[in-house]
Amino acid sequence: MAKRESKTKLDSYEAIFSALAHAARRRVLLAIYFNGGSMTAGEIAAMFAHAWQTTTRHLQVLEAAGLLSHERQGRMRIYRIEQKRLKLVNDWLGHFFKKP
Amino acid sequence: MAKRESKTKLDSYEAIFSALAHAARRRVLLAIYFNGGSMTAGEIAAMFAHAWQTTTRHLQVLEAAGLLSHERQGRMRIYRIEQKRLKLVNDWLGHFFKKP
DNA sequence: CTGATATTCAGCTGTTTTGCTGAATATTCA
DNA sequence: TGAATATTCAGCAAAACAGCTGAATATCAG
Repeated sequence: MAKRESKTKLDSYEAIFSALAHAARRRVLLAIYFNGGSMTAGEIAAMFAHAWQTTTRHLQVLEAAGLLSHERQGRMRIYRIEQKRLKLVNDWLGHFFKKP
Repeated sequence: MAKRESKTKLDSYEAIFSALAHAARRRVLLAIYFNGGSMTAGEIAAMFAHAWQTTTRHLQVLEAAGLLSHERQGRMRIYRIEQKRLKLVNDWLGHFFKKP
Protein backbone atom coordinates (compact mmCIF):
# COMPACT_ATOMS: atom_id res chain seq x y z
CA MET A 1 0.00 0.00 0.00
CA ALA A 2 1.12 3.51 -0.59
CA LYS A 3 2.40 5.80 2.09
CA ARG A 4 -0.30 7.18 4.29
CA GLU A 5 0.60 10.33 6.12
CA SER A 6 -0.51 9.47 9.61
CA LYS A 7 -4.25 9.72 9.09
CA THR A 8 -4.28 13.50 9.30
CA LYS A 9 -7.23 15.22 10.84
CA LEU A 10 -7.41 17.17 7.65
CA ASP A 11 -9.76 14.58 6.35
CA SER A 12 -12.59 14.63 8.81
CA TYR A 13 -14.89 13.19 6.22
CA GLU A 14 -12.83 10.05 6.07
CA ALA A 15 -13.21 9.51 9.79
CA ILE A 16 -16.87 10.33 9.84
CA PHE A 17 -17.94 8.27 6.86
CA SER A 18 -15.82 5.33 7.99
CA ALA A 19 -17.41 5.53 11.39
CA LEU A 20 -20.86 5.55 9.85
CA ALA A 21 -19.96 2.64 7.61
CA HIS A 22 -20.57 0.10 10.33
CA ALA A 23 -24.10 -0.96 11.19
CA ALA A 24 -23.35 -1.29 14.87
CA ARG A 25 -22.06 2.25 15.00
CA ARG A 26 -25.03 3.67 13.16
CA ARG A 27 -27.22 1.81 15.55
CA VAL A 28 -25.39 3.33 18.48
CA LEU A 29 -25.95 6.81 17.16
CA LEU A 30 -29.62 6.27 16.52
CA ALA A 31 -30.09 4.69 19.93
CA ILE A 32 -28.41 7.56 21.71
CA TYR A 33 -30.36 10.03 19.67
CA PHE A 34 -33.70 8.45 20.43
CA ASN A 35 -32.71 8.18 24.03
CA GLY A 36 -32.57 11.92 24.21
CA GLY A 37 -29.01 12.52 23.13
CA SER A 38 -27.01 10.66 25.72
CA MET A 39 -26.53 7.17 27.14
CA THR A 40 -24.04 5.34 29.31
CA ALA A 41 -21.52 2.96 27.80
CA GLY A 42 -23.21 0.13 29.62
CA GLU A 43 -26.63 0.84 28.21
CA ILE A 44 -25.16 1.03 24.77
CA ALA A 45 -23.19 -2.19 25.12
CA ALA A 46 -26.30 -3.95 26.37
CA MET A 47 -27.96 -3.48 23.01
CA PHE A 48 -25.49 -5.73 21.27
CA ALA A 49 -24.84 -9.41 21.17
CA HIS A 50 -21.10 -9.03 20.92
CA ALA A 51 -18.63 -8.55 23.73
CA TRP A 52 -18.79 -5.16 25.44
CA GLN A 53 -15.14 -4.66 24.67
CA THR A 54 -16.12 -4.67 21.06
CA THR A 55 -18.68 -2.00 21.71
CA THR A 56 -16.12 -0.01 23.64
CA ARG A 57 -14.04 0.10 20.53
CA HIS A 58 -16.95 1.15 18.39
CA LEU A 59 -17.54 3.97 20.82
CA GLN A 60 -13.94 4.99 20.50
CA VAL A 61 -14.19 5.04 16.75
CA LEU A 62 -17.27 7.21 16.95
CA GLU A 63 -15.58 9.50 19.40
CA ALA A 64 -12.42 9.73 17.33
CA ALA A 65 -14.59 10.74 14.41
CA GLY A 66 -16.04 13.45 16.61
CA LEU A 67 -19.53 12.02 16.44
CA LEU A 68 -19.66 11.32 20.15
CA SER A 69 -18.09 12.82 23.23
CA HIS A 70 -18.07 11.43 26.70
CA GLU A 71 -18.04 12.54 30.26
CA ARG A 72 -17.51 10.55 33.43
CA GLN A 73 -20.21 10.41 35.97
CA GLY A 74 -19.21 8.33 38.91
CA ARG A 75 -18.23 4.94 37.67
CA MET A 76 -20.00 5.23 34.39
CA ARG A 77 -19.31 7.03 31.20
CA ILE A 78 -21.98 9.02 29.51
CA TYR A 79 -21.74 9.30 25.77
CA ARG A 80 -23.37 12.16 23.99
CA ILE A 81 -24.03 12.83 20.32
CA GLU A 82 -22.22 15.68 18.60
CA GLN A 83 -24.73 16.92 16.10
CA LYS A 84 -22.36 19.51 14.77
CA ARG A 85 -20.24 16.79 13.34
CA LEU A 86 -23.12 15.00 11.69
CA LYS A 87 -24.04 18.30 10.19
CA LEU A 88 -20.70 18.33 8.43
CA VAL A 89 -21.51 15.19 6.47
CA ASN A 90 -25.00 16.36 5.90
CA ASP A 91 -23.60 19.49 4.31
CA TRP A 92 -21.19 17.51 2.19
CA LEU A 93 -24.06 15.52 0.79
CA GLY A 94 -25.92 18.74 0.29
CA HIS A 95 -23.65 19.50 -2.67
CA PHE A 96 -25.49 16.97 -4.68
CA PHE A 97 -28.91 18.37 -4.13
CA LYS A 98 -28.22 22.00 -4.82
CA LYS A 99 -29.53 23.33 -8.07
CA PRO A 100 -26.49 24.94 -9.64
CA MET B 1 -14.06 -12.70 13.51
CA ALA B 2 -17.67 -13.67 13.93
CA LYS B 3 -19.84 -15.03 11.20
CA ARG B 4 -20.91 -12.45 8.69
CA GLU B 5 -23.89 -13.33 6.62
CA SER B 6 -22.53 -12.70 3.16
CA LYS B 7 -22.74 -8.92 3.16
CA THR B 8 -26.42 -8.89 2.38
CA LYS B 9 -27.86 -6.15 0.23
CA LEU B 10 -30.28 -5.60 3.05
CA ASP B 11 -27.88 -3.09 4.42
CA SER B 12 -27.62 -0.47 1.73
CA TYR B 13 -26.33 2.02 4.21
CA GLU B 14 -23.32 -0.13 4.86
CA ALA B 15 -22.41 -0.12 1.20
CA ILE B 16 -23.07 3.55 0.73
CA PHE B 17 -21.25 4.81 3.78
CA SER B 18 -18.32 2.50 3.15
CA ALA B 19 -18.11 3.76 -0.39
CA LEU B 20 -18.12 7.33 0.81
CA ALA B 21 -15.49 6.57 3.40
CA HIS B 22 -12.67 6.80 0.88
CA ALA B 23 -11.38 10.20 -0.20
CA ALA B 24 -10.75 9.09 -3.76
CA ARG B 25 -14.31 7.90 -4.10
CA ARG B 26 -15.78 11.09 -2.70
CA ARG B 27 -13.60 12.98 -5.11
CA VAL B 28 -14.93 10.91 -7.98
CA LEU B 29 -18.48 11.73 -7.05
CA LEU B 30 -17.83 15.43 -6.73
CA ALA B 31 -15.92 15.50 -9.99
CA ILE B 32 -18.69 13.76 -11.88
CA TYR B 33 -21.24 15.99 -10.28
CA PHE B 34 -19.45 19.19 -11.19
CA ASN B 35 -18.88 17.83 -14.64
CA GLY B 36 -22.59 17.83 -15.17
CA GLY B 37 -23.46 14.40 -13.81
CA SER B 38 -21.46 12.09 -16.00
CA MET B 39 -17.87 11.34 -17.01
CA THR B 40 -15.97 8.58 -18.76
CA ALA B 41 -13.86 6.14 -16.78
CA GLY B 42 -10.79 7.56 -18.47
CA GLU B 43 -11.49 11.12 -17.47
CA ILE B 44 -12.06 9.98 -13.93
CA ALA B 45 -8.91 7.88 -13.78
CA ALA B 46 -6.91 10.79 -15.17
CA MET B 47 -7.62 12.80 -12.03
CA PHE B 48 -5.65 10.43 -9.87
CA ALA B 49 -2.01 9.65 -9.35
CA HIS B 50 -2.56 5.98 -8.77
CA ALA B 51 -2.89 3.25 -11.36
CA TRP B 52 -6.10 3.37 -13.38
CA GLN B 53 -6.82 -0.18 -12.32
CA THR B 54 -7.12 1.16 -8.83
CA THR B 55 -9.61 3.74 -9.99
CA THR B 56 -11.53 1.06 -11.85
CA ARG B 57 -12.02 -0.70 -8.58
CA HIS B 58 -13.14 2.45 -6.84
CA LEU B 59 -15.69 2.90 -9.57
CA GLN B 60 -16.91 -0.62 -9.02
CA VAL B 61 -17.29 0.01 -5.34
CA LEU B 62 -19.29 3.13 -6.04
CA GLU B 63 -21.42 1.30 -8.53
CA ALA B 64 -21.98 -1.64 -6.20
CA ALA B 65 -23.17 0.86 -3.62
CA GLY B 66 -25.59 2.17 -6.20
CA LEU B 67 -24.02 5.61 -6.22
CA LEU B 68 -22.97 5.35 -9.85
CA SER B 69 -24.23 3.55 -12.88
CA HIS B 70 -22.55 3.14 -16.22
CA GLU B 71 -23.32 2.79 -19.85
CA ARG B 72 -21.07 1.86 -22.73
CA GLN B 73 -20.55 4.31 -25.48
CA GLY B 74 -18.22 2.94 -28.09
CA ARG B 75 -15.04 1.94 -26.42
CA MET B 76 -15.56 4.04 -23.38
CA ARG B 77 -17.69 3.74 -20.33
CA ILE B 78 -19.72 6.64 -19.11
CA TYR B 79 -20.35 6.82 -15.41
CA ARG B 80 -23.28 8.70 -14.08
CA ILE B 81 -24.27 9.75 -10.58
CA GLU B 82 -27.32 8.20 -8.98
CA GLN B 83 -28.70 11.00 -6.88
CA LYS B 84 -31.50 8.87 -5.58
CA ARG B 85 -29.01 6.80 -3.69
CA LEU B 86 -27.26 9.77 -2.17
CA LYS B 87 -30.66 10.95 -1.10
CA LEU B 88 -31.00 7.80 0.94
CA VAL B 89 -28.01 8.67 3.10
CA ASN B 90 -29.07 12.24 3.26
CA ASP B 91 -32.39 11.11 4.67
CA TRP B 92 -30.72 8.84 7.17
CA LEU B 93 -28.73 11.75 8.47
CA GLY B 94 -31.89 13.78 8.50
CA HIS B 95 -33.03 11.84 11.55
CA PHE B 96 -30.60 13.74 13.65
CA PHE B 97 -31.77 17.15 12.64
CA LYS B 98 -35.48 16.66 13.03
CA LYS B 99 -37.05 18.34 15.98
CA PRO B 100 -39.00 15.53 17.65
C1' DC C 1 -6.51 -8.44 -40.06
C1' DT C 2 -3.30 -5.26 -37.19
C1' DG C 3 -2.32 -1.97 -34.01
C1' DA C 4 -3.78 1.55 -30.93
C1' DT C 5 -7.06 2.99 -27.42
C1' DA C 6 -10.18 2.39 -23.41
C1' DT C 7 -11.09 -0.17 -19.72
C1' DT C 8 -11.71 -4.24 -16.85
C1' DC C 9 -10.26 -8.82 -14.67
C1' DA C 10 -7.24 -11.62 -11.62
C1' DG C 11 -4.05 -12.35 -8.36
C1' DC C 12 -0.42 -10.73 -4.84
C1' DT C 13 1.00 -8.01 -0.72
C1' DG C 14 0.91 -5.03 3.17
C1' DT C 15 -2.32 -2.53 6.29
C1' DT C 16 -6.47 -1.80 8.71
C1' DT C 17 -10.57 -3.35 10.87
C1' DT C 18 -13.34 -6.26 13.77
C1' DG C 19 -14.20 -9.48 16.94
C1' DC C 20 -12.39 -12.18 20.70
C1' DT C 21 -10.20 -13.07 25.40
C1' DG C 22 -7.66 -11.84 29.39
C1' DA C 23 -6.15 -8.33 32.26
C1' DA C 24 -6.24 -3.61 34.30
C1' DT C 25 -8.34 0.68 36.23
C1' DA C 26 -11.63 3.37 38.66
C1' DT C 27 -15.51 4.05 41.66
C1' DT C 28 -18.97 2.78 44.90
C1' DC C 29 -20.88 0.02 48.74
C1' DA C 30 -20.74 -2.66 52.91
C1' DT D 1 -10.29 -2.61 53.25
C1' DG D 2 -12.45 -5.84 50.09
C1' DA D 3 -15.95 -7.10 46.90
C1' DA D 4 -18.86 -5.65 43.27
C1' DT D 5 -19.73 -2.73 39.37
C1' DA D 6 -18.60 -0.12 35.12
C1' DT D 7 -15.63 0.31 31.64
C1' DT D 8 -11.29 0.42 29.14
C1' DC D 9 -6.59 -1.41 27.57
C1' DA D 10 -3.62 -4.85 25.19
C1' DG D 11 -2.74 -8.24 22.13
C1' DC D 12 -4.20 -12.01 18.78
C1' DA D 13 -6.41 -14.04 14.45
C1' DA D 14 -9.44 -13.78 10.54
C1' DA D 15 -11.37 -11.00 7.11
C1' DA D 16 -11.61 -6.94 4.28
C1' DC D 17 -9.34 -3.25 1.82
C1' DA D 18 -6.20 -0.47 -1.25
C1' DG D 19 -2.61 -0.41 -3.91
C1' DC D 20 0.20 -2.69 -7.44
C1' DT D 21 1.38 -5.47 -11.83
C1' DG D 22 0.32 -8.40 -15.69
C1' DA D 23 -3.03 -10.02 -18.80
C1' DA D 24 -7.51 -9.95 -21.06
C1' DT D 25 -11.45 -7.87 -23.58
C1' DA D 26 -13.68 -4.76 -26.62
C1' DT D 27 -13.88 -1.14 -30.02
C1' DC D 28 -12.09 1.86 -33.49
C1' DA D 29 -8.88 3.39 -37.41
C1' DG D 30 -6.39 2.09 -41.38
